[in-house]
Amino acid sequence: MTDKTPTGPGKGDHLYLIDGSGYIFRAYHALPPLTRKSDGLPVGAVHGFCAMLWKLLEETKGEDAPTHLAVIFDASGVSFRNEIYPAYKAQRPEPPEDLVPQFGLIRDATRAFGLPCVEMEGFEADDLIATYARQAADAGAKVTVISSDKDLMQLVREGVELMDPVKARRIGPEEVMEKFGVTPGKVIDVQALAGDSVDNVPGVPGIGVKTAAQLLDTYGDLETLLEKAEEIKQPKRRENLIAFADQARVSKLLVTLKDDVEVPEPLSDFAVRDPEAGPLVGFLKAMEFTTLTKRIAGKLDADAGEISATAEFAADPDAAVDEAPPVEAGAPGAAVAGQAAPIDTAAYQTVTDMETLDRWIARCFAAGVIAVDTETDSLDAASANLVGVSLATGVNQACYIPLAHRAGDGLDLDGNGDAPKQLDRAEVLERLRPLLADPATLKVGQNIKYDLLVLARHGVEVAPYDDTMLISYTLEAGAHGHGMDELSKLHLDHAPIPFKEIAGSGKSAKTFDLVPIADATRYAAEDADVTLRLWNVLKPRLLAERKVTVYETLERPMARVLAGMEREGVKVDVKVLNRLSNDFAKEMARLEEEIFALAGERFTIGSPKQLGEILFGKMGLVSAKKTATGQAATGADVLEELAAQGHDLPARVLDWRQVSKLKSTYTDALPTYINKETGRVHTSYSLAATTTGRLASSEPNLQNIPIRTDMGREIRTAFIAEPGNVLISADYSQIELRLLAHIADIPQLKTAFAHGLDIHALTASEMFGVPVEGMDPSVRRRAKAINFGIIYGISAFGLANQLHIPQEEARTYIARYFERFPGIRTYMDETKAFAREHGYVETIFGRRIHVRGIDQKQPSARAFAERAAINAPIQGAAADIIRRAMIRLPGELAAARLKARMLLQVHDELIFEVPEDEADKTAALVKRVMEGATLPARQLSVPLTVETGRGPNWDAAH
DNA sequence: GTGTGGCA
DNA sequence: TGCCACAC
Repeated sequence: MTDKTPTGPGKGDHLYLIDGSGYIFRAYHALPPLTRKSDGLPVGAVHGFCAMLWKLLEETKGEDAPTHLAVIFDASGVSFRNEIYPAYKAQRPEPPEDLVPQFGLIRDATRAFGLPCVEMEGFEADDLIATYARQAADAGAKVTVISSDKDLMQLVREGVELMDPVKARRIGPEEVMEKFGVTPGKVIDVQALAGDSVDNVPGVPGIGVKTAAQLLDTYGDLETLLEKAEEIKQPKRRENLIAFADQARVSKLLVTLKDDVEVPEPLSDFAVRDPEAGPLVGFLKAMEFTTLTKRIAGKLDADAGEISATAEFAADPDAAVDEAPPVEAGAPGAAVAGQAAPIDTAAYQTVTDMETLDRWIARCFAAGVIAVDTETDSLDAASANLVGVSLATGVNQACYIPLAHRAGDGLDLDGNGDAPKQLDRAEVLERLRPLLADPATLKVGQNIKYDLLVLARHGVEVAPYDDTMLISYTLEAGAHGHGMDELSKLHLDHAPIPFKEIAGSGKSAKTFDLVPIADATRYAAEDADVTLRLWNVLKPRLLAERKVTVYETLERPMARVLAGMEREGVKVDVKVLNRLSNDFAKEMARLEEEIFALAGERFTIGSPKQLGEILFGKMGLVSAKKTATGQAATGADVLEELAAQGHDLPARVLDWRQVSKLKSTYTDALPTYINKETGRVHTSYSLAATTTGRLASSEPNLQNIPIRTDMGREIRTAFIAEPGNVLISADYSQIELRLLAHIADIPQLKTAFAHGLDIHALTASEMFGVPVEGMDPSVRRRAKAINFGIIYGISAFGLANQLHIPQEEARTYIARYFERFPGIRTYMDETKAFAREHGYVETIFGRRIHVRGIDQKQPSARAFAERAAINAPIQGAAADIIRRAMIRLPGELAAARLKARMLLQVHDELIFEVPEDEADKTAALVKRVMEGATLPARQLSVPLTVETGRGPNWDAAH
């Protein structure tokens, strides 16, 4: 290998063009998986690529030795072909998880070899390869295209060959003939007819490669064939060729590679030079390719021991799996500040011109993994306007693109009196669109559901994505919160700029669009920078701690599913709410007068303090207990007790409280959440708020709409469907008890569920020795309360309160329960012991829930933690199951061509809005999917049953 | 057992 | 911030 004068390749030269993007997929599937030892980073394709490059440069001799070489990549998921046919390559699946980081690494490898990396927005790698191949072949040089992509076979001609990089097999005209049955010149026509389901090239129905070759053999070329289609004997084939002639022509446009692209770099730049030992060996060392490092260092006359691994690519030593044990959740040593440079907000860039934007977009494509954060003018994603976007590509490499900052309130945003200079939002989003949709670029967000929702409202999709909040939740639910500030302090030992500092707080707080752009850049770019740093710390731990499946099947897909549900929202009938609000107000006024009459004075009923003074001071009633603050308790249980003794005032107060609650929390508050644009209520689901895996709904909370009392249940009638539609609900019946029966392995309960028996009656029968037939309802009610208590980890205290019985009696019930179902006690003891030993428990799907305080000395505090530990695997498994159903449902509904939209989740229940004529079919499908949601991950030893209901208000059967 | 929210 | 009340 010698340095040559950098001229374009001519006679006697040999140009190698490597299809970098294609190589990754090919190598991923053909080569055994390989992960970096110290942190589990998948590097199989990178290793194959480096070995292949080295072999090409070093071991290929004679006329096959490359004189020129370049690696060509796909710039993004979108090309000029999408303008011809929008569905082109539209249904490609996302690349596998462990492949994504390798896209960026292969570009890094190419640069480490000192070789050119070429890509161009709007064109596929194949088009660039076609252009360079034609230029070189026209100049008389030999060309080898390293790819096994059949689409490139059309390039084969005199002097142009393909080579399969994995099999090292050369593909010339003969091999093309073997594959397509025609000479390379007619490959395009075959593809135009046969189509390609993977790339979504339509072709002509009923015609495959074999038939296409045969037809072209007879008619010569596509145009002639289409013109003479009438002559074809087979009726179906003839009709299709006539009917789909234009589709065949469009297909031909799609498969024809463009060989006259105005390429970004001239061929003369591709002249091969000796690689520099420093960067190359440094990169190989960082990848931990020991054998390859030795071999290459030896050939380059470099001492591998002298060159250190390139820090940028090296594994984070603190994330190592074989040297250090996994970091304890929340432990002080969990901070991983060591490796990366400290946060430098001065390094961030504000993007206000297109050239800079394009440079950042190119950097993002090259990086393979980027962090994205959107800034908006409100916290409510359903109505927030996009104010800016920040991107990060590496440590301290971050930018902010302001899009809708305003010079409000006469503020001088830039300090120079001008209105803030910024790019046009729509234009920027169009530029970002290919990047955000690029299957080879992983977009990392912190709580990315928010960004998905905001961007979706601007018509921009994001895929593939990762979410640092959800990774943290997967690893350490229950150990701590998962907000960015908390994670940053914990893992990066860095406190990000507080929002308050740039936007102010309280009354003078500004929305983000009024924040000066310099401040906005510091804040927003830091968020992206921190997010990417967190990803670097947290993502490898998923692999090391064997939580990749939990993250990928239970957490990550939920962000998109919930973004969709939140965007849909649910319609509420304001008239109904207003009417109820009036009714409740009248009822409250009536009760107030009654209460004041009974008390002999007017006071604030809602004040526990004033109420206490009236009840226990003025009226001289005896207070059963005190609150934590020493105040006499006026809780429902106390008032109920007093009411039962025949006192009217506490009974009326209880009534008042109920109505007051319904009015303030529901009928008055709900209308204020109606979105002006959609006319619907868009709740927000939190994926990382609970310890167990349940969701939490807020603003408004639609998971606690009343149902138990008649007055409360009326509120549900305000939730309605659009005309011609109905709401249907589907809820898991007794899911937690079924899971308890499975997990604790209770034969009687399992049999009862298998036979569809009344589980509470059976429990009562077992415990009290009475037959199920003709059972006293109060006996069944007691058993039901005990069953619930068991799920919650039961205490005699809790059960006694629930059933209004002495603790002693409750204690004997529990003892009897354990006697009849000994598996329960075993489950509880084993779960407590497991939690004490590990600090966490797990669901049958592998979700990990950390239990804090299990080793506290104080018995009551410890017992509380123990009950949480006992409940978590049950509640958590139920949460896992409904998540699995929710993730599958949108696809299943679409596949069945049903228009149903999933609107709400209430822990064990899903609510859909459905066209009236599809209600039955939808209910059946939803039931099937929900009941089957445990498989294939788990086979339960109890059946799951789902009950569906229909109507303006959802079901009351819990 | 797990949550959110209104009110004083 | 604590208390209370709504849901599963």
